[in-house]
Amino acid sequence: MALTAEERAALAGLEEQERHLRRGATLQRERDRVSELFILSKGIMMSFVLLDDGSRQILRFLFPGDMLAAANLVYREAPEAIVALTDAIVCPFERDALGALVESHPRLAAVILMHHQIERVALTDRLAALGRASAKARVAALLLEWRNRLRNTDKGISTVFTLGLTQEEIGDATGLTAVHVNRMLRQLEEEALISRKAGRVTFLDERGLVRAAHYIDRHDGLDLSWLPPGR
Amino acid sequence: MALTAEERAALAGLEEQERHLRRGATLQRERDRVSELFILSKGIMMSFVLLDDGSRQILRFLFPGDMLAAANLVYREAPEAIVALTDAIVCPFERDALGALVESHPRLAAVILMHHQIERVALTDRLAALGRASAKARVAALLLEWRNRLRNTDKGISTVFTLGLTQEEIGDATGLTAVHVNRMLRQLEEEALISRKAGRVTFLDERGLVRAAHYIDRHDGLDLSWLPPGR
DNA sequence: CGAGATTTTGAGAGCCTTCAAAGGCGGTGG
DNA sequence: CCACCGCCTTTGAAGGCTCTCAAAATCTCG
Repeated sequence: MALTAEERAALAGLEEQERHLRRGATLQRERDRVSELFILSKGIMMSFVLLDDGSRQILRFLFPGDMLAAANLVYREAPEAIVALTDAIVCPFERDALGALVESHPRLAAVILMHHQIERVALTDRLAALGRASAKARVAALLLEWRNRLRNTDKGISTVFTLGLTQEEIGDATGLTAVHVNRMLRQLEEEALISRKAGRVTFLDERGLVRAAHYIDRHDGLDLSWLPPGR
Repeated sequence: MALTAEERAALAGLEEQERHLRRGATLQRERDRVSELFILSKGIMMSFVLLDDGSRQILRFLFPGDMLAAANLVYREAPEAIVALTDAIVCPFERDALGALVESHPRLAAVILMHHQIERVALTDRLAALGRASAKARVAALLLEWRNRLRNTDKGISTVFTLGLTQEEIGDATGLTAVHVNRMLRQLEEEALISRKAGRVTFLDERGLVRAAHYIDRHDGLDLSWLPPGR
């Protein structure tokens, strides 16, 4: 997407500070008092909520370039926890910095709105998957999602990638138990859709995997042409 | 929230046109070519997706004041269908109208961003419910959600309201079958949490219902103070 | 008043969970 | 460099929550 130099600079202004996080480190817990947002600059993180029976629902996996904790714009207390899955670097900024950005560069407000829409649609896809898809479809969709997101930052990735998740985490993202995730992975393997070795996943039959997952790539079919031209 | 007169006028500009819809009418189907967004001005609607096995997942119920089809900002083809649950009035506007609005009234961009965040958190709550909550909790949460949303436009509503949904629709929203929804409603009734009569629901024990639903009201705990003052 | 939609109820099946335990892998300390 | 330890993966068996199928009862609307 074409941004003006000035807009780029304004966005970069949000990334002036850096905070380094170790694998496993917590950026915020649920109900923490918060007033900062973040841009994830390096690494992979996740957001989740804990239910009162102790179970966990992973809401979203976060990759470089994602805006984290956007809900802190409106909530005094964090509605979700955010944790680093790998060593990571985040760039914190106060929420009024976003207000100032929007005032000085209104076109960026539109860009941010658009990004949030893409993310929102991805969220509704997962909602539909949890509501209506089988366990196998949900696990397959997660694998496809990860490969596609990893490919955004590493163009070299095609059918082989490292899934840095335990089966328990896969379960918490897909609404399944770790035990059943294991059986589903095995089944995908037996059907020759994927193979696994040492934490690395290989897509043997991507077409078949997409079919099994009912997967739709939401980074396709975008139409950004209506954005007013930059000055 | 305090908007300037000018900002109010600008927002009203989005609502210049009206389109009337009959109960059951379709505003857009999945994959329709689209370039308009809408503000719902009257009535109740819903958005949903159809899965390839024919099942339906209701994504969101839409009440007056909601922005509809915001995803049309970025997608050429509609990712979700939108249908009227009651007779309704929507105000269509082209997506570049939103671009123009944001350029002339940057503060409104921040307001819109904030609204989207509230909605996004509501969506993640439902995601967690579908992933991890029991059928009874999901149905109870839907009832609470509807009462609260209806109360936004009709302050007179307290513990009695009309749920204008079939049990099949409740099922499609909660990821259950109509048959099981029926049993869960009955169970809530037997536990004296609600009563039902002629399509009207009464909350007999709201505290107990909130507990059963693990419900969190996301319109609480908002902090909008950081918004730059209007000029 | 009749037809279709919706709600209700029962019985049986299946997907996924729970519980349990063994095997594998990496990491740490001696 | 090896042994040990904890975490993760894998596998089996049994149970339960929710689904499917089916049919009757009730409701709504023309």
